[in-house]
Amino acid sequence: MNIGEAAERSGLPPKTIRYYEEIDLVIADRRENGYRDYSDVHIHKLSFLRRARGLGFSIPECRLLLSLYEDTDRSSSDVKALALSKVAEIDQKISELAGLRQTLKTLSDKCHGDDRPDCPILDDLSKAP
Amino acid sequence: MNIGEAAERSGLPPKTIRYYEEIDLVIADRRENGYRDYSDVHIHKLSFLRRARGLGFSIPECRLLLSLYEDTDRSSSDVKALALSKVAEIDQKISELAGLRQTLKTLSDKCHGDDRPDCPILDDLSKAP
DNA sequence: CCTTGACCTTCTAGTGACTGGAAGCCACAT
DNA sequence: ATGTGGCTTCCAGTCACTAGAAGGTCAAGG
Repeated sequence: MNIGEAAERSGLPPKTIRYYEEIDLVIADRRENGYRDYSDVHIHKLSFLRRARGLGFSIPECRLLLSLYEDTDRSSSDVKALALSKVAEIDQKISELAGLRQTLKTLSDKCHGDDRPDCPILDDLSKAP
Repeated sequence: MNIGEAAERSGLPPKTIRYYEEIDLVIADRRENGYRDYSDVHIHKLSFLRRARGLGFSIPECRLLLSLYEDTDRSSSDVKALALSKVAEIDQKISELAGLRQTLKTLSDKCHGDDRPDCPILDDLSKAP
């Protein structure tokens, strides 16, 4: 499929997809006319990148995460350890998000009309590491 | 307190803190000698920014989130709606992270030694929106 | 067959969010 | 008083896009 459809299916703009190719993240096949050609596997990777990037993982980190799927020697304990360390990282992110959510929820539920700077929510704000 | 201690306490590098001042996100007081001077409230905001940025919120979004705390007219339904929409956004992020976590966990638990491209994990990869 | 318009290509340049380095002021210890 | 370290501003560079220009490709309609 062409880049347009790939963009639509992965949720990434075409420009970004070309950029990801430029930096060797996801390299499309080429047709005879020079057009990029995407398969379902490409779409999987691109969707994955969109998700991971949106969640605050850097490009090098994404490259690493992607390599977990590309590495054919998956039983390697290095790869496994890497995956597990990423799992821990994600758990951390989830708990930070949960804290942020709690803060915001409390704000919208309870804190209406009073004025700031000694609002209890602000105290809560810097609790997470 | 000086920027150095503020950096240590908030977990942000001094450069970033100065940058946040430059773009009017968090403006420190100044001492007579020209040094920036930070209070606990500043630290709260900076820590909050560190967390929110690390979780993939853009600067404009952070500005918005911060404004929720600065807005003295909190009962305003606009502000409340905004907070709730952010809560929904965070729920979304959390569920994406949970999916990513699941993918990685499964990978490290079950998928060792076989070779790619029809690994069931890859199929799972693009499930989330 | 020709044109129109949507979609593709590459290239250069600009933006957002930092980040590093230079040059110089300030504060405190030896 | 002189180093040492932290502070200041400013300018330049990087990363991850993103917009725009100039041009090639292709399916549909006249």
